Formats: sequence, C-alpha cells, structure tokens
Amino acid sequence: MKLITRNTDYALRAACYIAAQRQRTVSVPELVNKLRIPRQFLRKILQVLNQHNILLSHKGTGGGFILARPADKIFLLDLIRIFQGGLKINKCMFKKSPCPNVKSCALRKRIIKIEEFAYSQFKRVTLSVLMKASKKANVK
Amino acid sequence: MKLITRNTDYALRAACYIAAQRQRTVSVPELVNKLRIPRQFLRKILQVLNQHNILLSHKGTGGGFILARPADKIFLLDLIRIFQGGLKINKCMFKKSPCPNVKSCALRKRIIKIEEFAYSQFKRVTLSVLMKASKKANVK
DNA sequence: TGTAATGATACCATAATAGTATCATTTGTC
DNA sequence: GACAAATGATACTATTATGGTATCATTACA
Ligand code: FES
Ligand code: FES
Repeated sequence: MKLITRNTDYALRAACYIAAQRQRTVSVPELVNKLRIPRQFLRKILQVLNQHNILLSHKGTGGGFILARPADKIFLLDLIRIFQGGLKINKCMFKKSPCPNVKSCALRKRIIKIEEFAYSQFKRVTLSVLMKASKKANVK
Repeated sequence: MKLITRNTDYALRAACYIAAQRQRTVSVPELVNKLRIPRQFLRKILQVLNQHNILLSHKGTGGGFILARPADKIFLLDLIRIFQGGLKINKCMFKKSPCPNVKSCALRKRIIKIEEFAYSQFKRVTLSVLMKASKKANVK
C-alpha cells in the first residue's frame, strides 16, 4: 500500500529542484537531465502543477517553470491532493454487515484517526523543509 | 489509496460471521448466502485464513470453518499482514535526490510515524471488538 | 520566420487487485 | 462401498489504477 504514488513523488522532486533555483525558470530538458524522470511523464505532471497554481509556466525559447509561491507555502499535502485526490483513505468496507452505518464502529473510528493523522503529518512537510533536509545531506 | 483491500475486508466479514456462530462449523454456501461474497473468491480467502491458522477447516459433508482461536485473539492487523503483506506503507521515494539516505529527512520521518500509528490503531481492532460494534447496531 | 519551449490530449503498457473455473481430496451418510 | 457435500490446490481471466508515450497545437523570443 502506497501513501505516495510516483506522480506525487516526481512532482515533489521537480518542485524541490525548481525551488532551489530561486527565480530562474527551469525547463523540462534541464529537469530531465538532472532528475532522470521520463520526459513526457514529467511534462504532464508539470502541466498539472501549473493548472493547480503550484508552478507558473513560461512558454517559448528560454521558457520553463518557476514556483508560483514561496517554498514554505507549498505543502506535500497539496501535491497528494492533486495527484491522489486527497488521501480519502477509506470509505468503510463493511457495506452491510457487521456495521451498517454505525458511528460507534471501532474500525471506522480507527480508519478516520489514521487518516487524520496522515493529514496532519503531511501538512507539516513543505518544499522548504525538504530542501533543508537535502542540504544537510549534501554537506554532511 | 486503500488502507484495507477487499481481500482483507471479506476475510474480516467472514471471520466475524464465523466467530458469531461459536463452535459451529460454517460452510462456504452458508457464508455466501449470508454475506453475498463471490463464492470462489471467498473460498480462496478462507483457504488462506486456514493456512495462516486463523481458521480451522473441516472437510466433507457438514464440514466448514471455525475460528482457530478466540475472537479477541484475532487482530485486524493479522489479516492485513496476510492479505496485504503488512502495511509496508512506503519505502522512501526520493531514491537519489533530495535525501540520499538521511536519517533526518522530514518526509521519511513522517512516513514512518504514519506507519507506526496505523499499526497501533489496527492492533486494537479484534474480531470481538467488531462484533460488539455490530451487536449494538442491530439492537439499536 | 524559425526554433525552443509549454498546452492539450489521446493513446499504450504494466502491475495490482478482484474474480472464476476446474479437478483432486477428504469425510460423513446411506 | 458408493455417493454427495464439503474443502484443497492451482491455474486462469477480468478490471482497474498507475505509469508512461506520442503527437500536434500554441506561444514567445531571437
Ligand atoms: S465496519 Fe464500517 S461502520 Fe463498522
Ligand atoms: S525523501 Fe527519502 S530520505 Fe528524505
């Protein structure tokens, strides 16, 4: 079971890379070269990020993408929502038995709790947080 | 994204039903009739539950399945492990950048936390807990 | 006006999940 | 012992979600 799909993963990596370039626009060829993400797939992803106002795009020669807002205002949760339609961890399984539509069901409760927890965790991860982690790694 | 697959769901329902019958063996035809789970799929699932010592099977006329141990000793987490190979929520995505193999990565930390939390929640759900919930529902 | 970029969109491939079919084996009953 | 009613084992198919590709249109700079 995956919490994060490859869509989201690639989006996150690309956004991180772009964030690190400050206000310089970054093109797909550059991203492909640095991140080794399949070109067409990456393009599709970046287009979606643009549509959702995570990135701004610039067409034409010398064009590319930049962040639409500061790196500490872009949350992993945003990307998950975009590419995975939110977590929507689970509609309850037991459609009929044993719990028809009980508020008190233990299973339902747990699932909701897990979902809320996952949200709260992913809300704390921003691009800038991830970039810091990566900096430390490179410095080591 | 599903925390619980249909395998596990069906297994849980079937096990709950069987648990409610005490020591009476319950056959596939009966389960199909009551739970409306596709017959062959259910059979496969029950066979797996038998192999993993959640259920005991009894062949021949009048045969069927009973719980291999008390309902409060059968955990949802067991079933998830069996049918979904544990939660194994996520091996880290960023294979290279931005965090090569850093202990301190924010994302990794979150993912591990979520995984642990999910485990702890599912460990608390037993067949008997679910049966209680369902009882309440039916009484209401 | 040519070229380097993205926009839009339709299509294909792979893998995970869900479900089916079939034959073999065991066991109770007449 | 024969038959029927159950499970055991296993191989196959179908559906869906994910991952990935290809192509043509549009924009913008030089
Ligand atoms: S299992 Fe769904 S309400 Fe209880
Ligand atoms: S994203 Fe994997 S270690 Fe940070």
